[in-house]
Parts: sequence; structure tokens; C-alpha cells
Amino acid sequence: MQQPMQNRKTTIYDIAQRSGASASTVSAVLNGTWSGRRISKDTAEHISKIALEIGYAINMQARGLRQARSGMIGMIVPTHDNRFFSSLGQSFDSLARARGLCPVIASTLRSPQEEKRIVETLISYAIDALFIAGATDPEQLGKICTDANLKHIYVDLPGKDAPSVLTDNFLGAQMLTRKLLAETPCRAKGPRAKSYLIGGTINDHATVRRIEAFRQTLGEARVVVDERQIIQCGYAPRQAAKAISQLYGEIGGLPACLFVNSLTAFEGVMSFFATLPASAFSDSAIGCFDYDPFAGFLQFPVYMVRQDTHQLITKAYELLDHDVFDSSVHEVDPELIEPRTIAIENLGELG
Amino acid sequence: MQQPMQNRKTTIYDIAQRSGASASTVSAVLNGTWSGRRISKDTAEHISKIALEIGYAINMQARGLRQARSGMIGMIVPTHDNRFFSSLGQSFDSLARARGLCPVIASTLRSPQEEKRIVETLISYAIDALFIAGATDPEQLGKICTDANLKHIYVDLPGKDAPSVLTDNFLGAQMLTRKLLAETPCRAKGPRAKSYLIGGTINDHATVRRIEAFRQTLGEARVVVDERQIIQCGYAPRQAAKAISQLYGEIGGLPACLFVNSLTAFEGVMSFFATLPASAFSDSAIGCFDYDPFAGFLQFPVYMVRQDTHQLITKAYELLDHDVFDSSVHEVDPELIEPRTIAIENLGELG
DNA sequence: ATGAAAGCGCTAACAA
DNA sequence: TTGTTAGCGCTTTCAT
Repeated sequence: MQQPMQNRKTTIYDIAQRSGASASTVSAVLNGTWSGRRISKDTAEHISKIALEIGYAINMQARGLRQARSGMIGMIVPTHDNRFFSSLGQSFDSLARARGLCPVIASTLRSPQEEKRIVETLISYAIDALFIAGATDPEQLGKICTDANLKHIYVDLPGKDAPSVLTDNFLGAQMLTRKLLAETPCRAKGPRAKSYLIGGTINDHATVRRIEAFRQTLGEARVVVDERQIIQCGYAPRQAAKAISQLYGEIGGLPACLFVNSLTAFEGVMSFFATLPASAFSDSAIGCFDYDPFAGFLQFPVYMVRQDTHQLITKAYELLDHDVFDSSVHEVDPELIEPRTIAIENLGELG
Repeated sequence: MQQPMQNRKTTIYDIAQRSGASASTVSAVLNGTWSGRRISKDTAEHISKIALEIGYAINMQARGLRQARSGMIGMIVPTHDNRFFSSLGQSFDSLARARGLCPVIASTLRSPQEEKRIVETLISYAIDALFIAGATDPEQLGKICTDANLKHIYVDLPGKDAPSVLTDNFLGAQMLTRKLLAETPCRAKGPRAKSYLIGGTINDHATVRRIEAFRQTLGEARVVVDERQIIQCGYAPRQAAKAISQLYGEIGGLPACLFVNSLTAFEGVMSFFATLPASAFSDSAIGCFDYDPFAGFLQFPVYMVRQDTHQLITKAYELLDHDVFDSSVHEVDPELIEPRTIAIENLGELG
């Protein structure tokens, strides 16, 4: 017996009953395959009208079960709470919806176990594809995806078993280093005359490329970089604060050129800088490989590199659309942002 | 005939066959209801072992279809790309996963039509609950949720038909205004001696409360606020830039006290400030109802109010857990952040 | 141009 | 203590 309660969701059978058509006809009409099934326009319109009237909403779990896909697309990121990844997330979301997919962004907190759990969860929900951004163990995830027959694309890190879309980190670091060298005041003497890169980890491909560019660019200026000029203290603000404080003590001031390798590290650096007098910055050129609108308006000029998140995601979707599943690598140029500037896109109508 | 292809996903029937048990037994074991079904521990262990061996992964669409729920929980936000909402998102995500739910965060871009579409989509996927953060038309969404029998909770905006968790915007604005008045240099004369609030819209509850507090706090200091001191230019940086530029022209400089009503508006304000000499700021006290770590290190002090996003989300989950579905309102205190300070939570190990 | 019927993978009565 | 069975709501042959 049909439950007479209001709670029963309306189904295609309700519409079938009301319209006098069969469930399969209703289904075809409602999911757009009706033209291929030579259903008359009259029938189609009639059914659509009824569906609208009774407020029919399709059950995606039923459809998904039948079709063995879900209409959802996933992306994993280390954290939502980060300018770069949330910006990737925004583009991912908008572009997913533009193609009728439901976006699901999950954060891994940079934990390999969480990464695994999350990807497995998403597979359980039969997501149609996965973007992997900022994984700590890409190999592990690639294997899980491959085993589950899940299309996946690496974003902002290179994978071995599927296409990758990367920022041209070498180019970005080169632009930034060159700029910093050009702007370096020549007053700093002795140990303070050197250039330093701070932040990041060697496990991280992006960091590796940036260090390569940093080294090479300094090399072009006939400067040799020793190990102590590359300070790998991770991304955590606290660690960066400790590292810069220590460096300051060792060399007796700020270095002539300081390349900070992420915004989070820069937060830590700033917390130390806040303890210094304004004069401490006069002999240094400071840059950050990341973008925050306010960092460009500090008491000293900060040069920044901004990744083109929208382009990264756009490329990733293009690879999906064109069924590219080799392990090709696609690079996107970042942009050098001058101090006292706000990237123009941020001045759009949307907050 | 069973397909011998590798592509067939393994199901509970595969496990049933291998273990000699029935599908329902396997199901009970795998979803934890087996103790209630008086299944022997031996059987359970045997089945679990096999499931692990053959790498079984549950099909959540099938489970969801059967149970008429999905194990997913949704949240809508205006944009991901925003410090406040991405911070809400992070807490939402972590806490969802902690209770075994799959978080889905979707952005509406502040469009009423998108809001509607998105909520309907989420309902089609049978999400178990929805957090509504930053909707432009909460009434519309409330009705849709109610009709679909979907538990929903308003976050950062008050709803009429379900519980709401809000920042105490009045308190925050009061703290900020008091601080600004206390710090206002007394040098400004004439029209520049007044206090201004810039940014936001009157449709927005948070803005309304902040304006109330701004007015009342100034009232306590025996100052009357006229309409022109409340500049409702929306949240877009571009509009805010235009508005502050216009104000500057009208009153011949910066006002003695400037209360900026959001970080995005503050971005716009900064893009105008960048055109001013450092001396332009000496007669003003400037504050922002929002937090960015770098905004505290600008060339002039900026007082900020930081909302407690984690507490907002924690409360919202508590309401879910305790089955609170009345239209009660729950407020969470924000925090006043002094310039030259980085909120301590940001200095954790995670970037 | 349309309908009947099977089945996606799981869970929950009800039997045994 | 476990198995049988009947769906959840949809799509998709295949028949007509």
C-alpha cells in the first residue's frame, strides 16, 4: 500500500501515474534522452509540466546507482583555509557547476592517512573524477585511483600515473629572485650581504623547483649559494618565525635578499618582523612566493608571485574533457606582483 | 553470467560467496550492526578479513538509496575564496569527518538563483543536513529545506524557521568602535572629525547589527551619527575604493575614525590608500570588522575583529546532535585583534 | 512512439 | 545465529 503520508518523496512513478505514461517514458523525458527515444513532443511537454507542478526532484543516488557514477567530482586539498587552495577551490566549484557536476572539496590536513581515507570515501560515493591538489603521498593516491578506475588529475604537484597541471615554479622563482636582486640595496655587508630562501620542505616538488631557480638565478649573478642559505623549515608560521629569528641573530640583521617560500611561512616571518624597528628593513629586498593583497602594503615593499589558480583548474578540466590520461605535464605561468598593488581580478564586483 | 572483467566492483555478494555467509550477514558485519543481529564473532572476523583482502569498498549510493540518506552533510557559502568562509569551511570539513560524514561545501556567489539550484542539487543527493552560511535569500532556502524535510542550520545569519548560530556582531562592532574612539587622534578638525562606517549592505543582518552598535557607541560618546556617515557600498573592493576616494575628496582627507565593514571592502580601501602619502593616516584611527594577519602590519595601525569560526561551526554541529530544530539564536563572541599581532591560532604547526 | 521488466548494491523485515 | 526476500528510485534493453 502506498503510504499516504506527506513524507514520501515524489518519484517518477507518481508522475507516470498522473500523466498516464510509463515510468520509463517519464525517466527519458526528465533526463533529456527523450529525443533519442522518439517520444512525442506533446508527451514530453506534458510530463515536464506535471513534474514541475508537483515539485519533482530527482533522486541522484538512485540514478547514480543505476549508472555507476554520481555526477559528483572531487578535489582534495591540504586545507580550505589558505588563499591559494581556497582560490583553486572557488574555480573548481564554479567550473564544476558550469558543467552540471556537483563539486566536493575535501581537506586532508597534509596527513597521508587522511588522504587515503578521503579518497576512498570519495570513491565509495562514485565520484566521476578527482583532482589531487597538494597531496603528501601522490603515489599512494594514484594507485588507489587507478585500482578503482577513477580518472584523476594532479594539480599543483606532479604525478607519475596521470596528467599534472602545475604552476611554472621555476619561472616564478626566477622572476622573483631576479626582481629581488635588482632591488637589493648594496649597503648590506659581510654575512648580511647574502641571499636567503626560507620555508617549504624538500619533499615538495614546488619547493624543489623554486630552489633550483633561486640557485640558478643567483649563479647567473656569479653568486654561489651554500646550504645554509636555503632554510627548509616547513610551511608552519611558528617554525618560520623561529628560523628567521635565528638567522637574524646569526648574521646580525636581515639579509640583503630574502625569498620567503609561502604565505604561511611569511606570516611567521612577520610575527618576528613585528619586533624589529622600521630601520631594520632598509637594507633588504623581501619577496614571497604567494599572494596576499595586504602583504603588498606593509611597512616595507614585498614582491609577490601569484599563481593563476583559475587557469590551473581550467586546464585540469580541459584534460578531463579531452580524455587525456597520459602522464603529461602542463605548466601555467604565474605573475609577479609589485608592492603597493592589488591584483586587478580582486577588484571585481564579488567579494 | 558474472563478468570476469577486472572492472566489476566487488560487492557484498562476492564476499558472501567467498565466506559462505549470506549477503545480509556480510552487510551487517560490514556496517557494524552485526552485534545487534547476534552474529558470532568468528563469522564477523572471518568476513571482515575477507573484505580487507579483496579490497572491498562499500557503494555509498546503494546504501544511501536504501536508507534514504547519504552520509553527506552540506554547507553553502558565498565564496570559498574568502578568509572567513574558508575558515568556516575548514572547521565544517574537519568536524564532519570526525563524525563520519562526508562534507560538501558549495559556493553560491551571492546569487539567489544559484542558492536555490545548489540547495536543490544537494537535496537530490539526499544530504543529511545543511548549514546555510551567507545566503542572500534565507527565507527561500528555508522553505525548500522544510519542504524536503531537510534539517538545516543558519550560520552567520539569522533564519526564521530553524536554529541560527551567529557572531555577536553587536559586541564586536561595539568593541571595535570603542577602541577606535579611544585611539582617535584629536587633531582632525571640521568634517574630518567625524566617524565613518564603510562597506556592507542593509539587506545583511550582520551589517545591520554592526551599524546599530556603531551608532549606539558613538551615541554614548554624545556624538550623533547622520546618514552620510554610514556608507553602504556593498562588499566589492572596487565599490569600496570608489566610496573612500569620494569621501576623501568631500571632507578633504581621511576621517578621524574609519570602521571598515569587511576585509573585501578593506582591500578596496587599501587600493585607494596606496595612492596617499604616509602622512595622510596620522590623524585617523582605522579598524576592520574581519581579520587578515597582514592587515595588522600595514603602515598604520589597523584594529580588527576576528570571528570565532571554529566555535560557530562547533555550535552548529551541537545543535544537530541535540536535535534542536526550533528557531533559537545562538551567539558566539568575536575577538578584538590589536595591530602588530598575529592571532595565536595561526601560528600552529599546520599551514 | 511507448511500455514491461530486470537490475544497480545495499539494508531490513521476517523466517527459520 | 543466520538466510530469504523484497524493495529503495532510477535507467535501459527489449518488445510491441
